[in-house]
Order: sequence, then C-alpha cells, then structure tokens
Amino acid sequence: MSAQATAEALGRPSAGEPARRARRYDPDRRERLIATALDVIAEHGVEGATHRAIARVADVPLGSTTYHFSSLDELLAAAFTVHGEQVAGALEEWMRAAPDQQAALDALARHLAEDLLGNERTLVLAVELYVAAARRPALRAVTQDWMVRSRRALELHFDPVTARELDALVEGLVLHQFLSTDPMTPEQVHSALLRITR
Amino acid sequence: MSAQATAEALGRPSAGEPARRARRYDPDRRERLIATALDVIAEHGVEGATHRAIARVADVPLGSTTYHFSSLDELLAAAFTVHGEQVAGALEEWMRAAPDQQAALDALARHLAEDLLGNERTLVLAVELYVAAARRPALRAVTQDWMVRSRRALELHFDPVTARELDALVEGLVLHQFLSTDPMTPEQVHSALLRITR
DNA sequence: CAACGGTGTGTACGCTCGTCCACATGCTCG
DNA sequence: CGAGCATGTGGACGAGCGTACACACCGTTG
Repeated sequence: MSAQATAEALGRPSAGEPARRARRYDPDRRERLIATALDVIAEHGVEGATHRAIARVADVPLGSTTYHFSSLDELLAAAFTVHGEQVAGALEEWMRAAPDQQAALDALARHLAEDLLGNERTLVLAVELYVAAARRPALRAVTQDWMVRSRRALELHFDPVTARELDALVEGLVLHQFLSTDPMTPEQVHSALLRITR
Repeated sequence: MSAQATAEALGRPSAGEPARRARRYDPDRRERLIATALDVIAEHGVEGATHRAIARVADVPLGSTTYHFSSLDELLAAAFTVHGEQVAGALEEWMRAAPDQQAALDALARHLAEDLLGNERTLVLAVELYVAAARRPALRAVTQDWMVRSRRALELHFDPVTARELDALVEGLVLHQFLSTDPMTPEQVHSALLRITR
C-alpha cells in the first residue's frame, strides 16, 4: 500500500509488517477536527459523531482525537461553540446593519430564510444542538450563550418582550421547517414575524 | 434468593444452579413495555432507551422486548404513537370545548401551560421526539401524524395560515421552555399567542 | 550533543449494545 | 388426552464504542 511505500521511501526497514504511517506535520489539526466534527454531525447526527467516525473523515488516527480533546463531549462542545458563534455573528451583522425596526424585521426574515431555513447543514446542526444540549451539561452552556447572544442582537431593535417572542418563534419555525414535509414559504415566514411585532 | 425458592415451590429440582425464574402470566406485557419505554425516554432520553434499560424497569427478561417488538425502533415508534395520541387528543378536547375563537385561544394557552410547559415529562418527551424523528424514518411518520392532528384541531377555530403560525410558535415555546434557564411566564405565553391571532 | 516535551501513530481493554437462539411452560382445540 | 403454538426466560454472539497507553518522531533548550 502507499503507507508501506512511504515508509520505505523514508528509509524504514521494509522487512517487518508494521508499515507504520509516516509522521505528518499538521499544525492545525485541532481546528480541522472541529470542522470535521461539524460535518459528521450534520450528516449522521450527534449519535453518529463518534471518535472513530470523525477520525476517519478527518484522516487522522483514532488516538489523535483523544490527544487533542480530553473527551468526546469536549470535542462536541468545541464544535458547537464554533458553529454557534458563526450563526450568532451573522445575526448580529444583520441587526447592526439595519437602520430601523422595519429594516430589522426584513433582515431577520432574510437571515432565517438564507442562513437557517434555506441551508440544510445549518438547520440540521441547530436541531442537533437543541437535542444534545438536553442531556449533556457541557452543551447546555453553549446553547445558553447562543440564545443570549441572539436575543441581545434582536434587542438592538425590539423591546425585550418582543425580542423573546421573536426568538421563540424563530426556534419554532426552524424546528417546523426541519420536521415538516410541507414547509412554509419565505413569505409566510415574513408574515408570521410581522404579526409578532405589531 | 426468592427466585430459587419459587422454583423449589414449583417442584423444580433444586440441585442444579440454574434457578430459572418461574414463568409469569402477564397478558398485557406489550402495553406495559410501551408505557415503560416512555418512562425511560423521559428520564434518560432516547439515547438511554435501550432494550436492557426498558426490560430492567419493566421487570421482564431482555428477550421479552425483542419478542414483542421486532426491533428497538418499532418499540420506540409504538411508544411515541401512544404518547402523541394522548397529547393530540387533549388538544382536540380543548378545541372542541371552546365556543369561539377567544375561548379557543385561552384554551390553547392553558393547554400549553398545563399539558406541555408545566409538565416536565410531556415536555421532555416532545423534544425527544423532535430529535429522534430527525434520524429515524419510523418516527418521522409519527411526528407528521401528530403535527397534522394538532393543526386540524387548531383549524376548528383559526384559518389555516394562522393555525400554522400558532403551531410553529407552540413548538418554539416548548423548545424554549425546555432549553432556557429563565422560562416565560404563562402570561407572556398568552400574550405571544394573542399577538399571532390579531 | 543530550535530555525533554509536544505531537503523531497504532493498538489493546473492558464495556454496552441490538439481535438471535434454544429451551420451558401452559393454554387451546382437535 | 396430546399436539401445536403463543408466550416467557436466560444466555450467547459479534460489533462498535470511549478511553488509555506504549512507542515513534522531531524541534527546542540547556
């Protein structure tokens, strides 16, 4: 195999069977493992996100995953933290760019349609986090941070009560879109948001 | 142990070690397994709902679970079907009893507060189903049925568009309540529902 | 140059899991 | 009464899992 060939090229004795893979220089393997974990979760769910599955996709040995993260929960928490920051950051940008409440509502509708509902990967990751956070304390904090950040962003343009209701409706729409075979159109979504803010 | 004593009382030879437990007459074991499965899911999540855990709590041998249900997914589907029918039935009752739209809204708020948000078990089971349905085809259909039945009940008093938005908001509120450390009060919930229907 | 520590690599251990199977029991119906 | 069958019971099997560990490599530091 190529691993054997590489070993020979590096001058290792080819007599033995070991065929140990050549050591790689891989400075940001940790970050790559986080990104790969998100890919695996999106495709197979948290349930399918095992050390072995992540290591296989990232093309690293199994032991490497436990070297960089002291446990699987820690790896998952790191992954969801990165993802949550990306999504929350996007919402904050939308809200900061909106000049008034009317524009903020349009921006929220677009954020929903484009970043959440329209993107299979983001949608799946959100729901997977919802579920995983229910049982894993390490993920509760990640979810809390995400929720707080989202609400803060909404409060740039809406009073706290309305922001909270919008937040809940958004979560419901995400879940609805995910589960339903007959999802709502962007127009319906926009209309629902409008009703909350009137 | 008592199993041994029972075996001897039944005239089995006590020389051997086997100590096989006496056969029990248990006509509705299948239904009891379903109920037990819901208990286990509520306490340990779908992830913790294994054949062995359910059998232990129901006090039946491991093999009994695979005798009554050809697979674990089938058992979970049966359990969530029963649960979904109970909750959907409760909503239908509320809606049928409401004389007008105003009363229907109050009833929905009470249904939410009492049956869903105020009941830890029901809340957990709903979210667990959301999550499990994402990856298990056998549960998708169960979720669909539940959603359709809920929407039909709401359409007794609200137009289809509003019913749909209410449905999504309810799902969001359930999830919100489940994840948040600082949940909404019944008054806030009622107010949010009112905004949708205006 | 030698010791050392950070990183990469392969493998072993103990455990739980879903599923399957062999056998025991007792009701039903001829 | 006796054969057949639904149900009850215990145990086995192979697979996948998280984690731990021994060893290999290599830049740094004294």
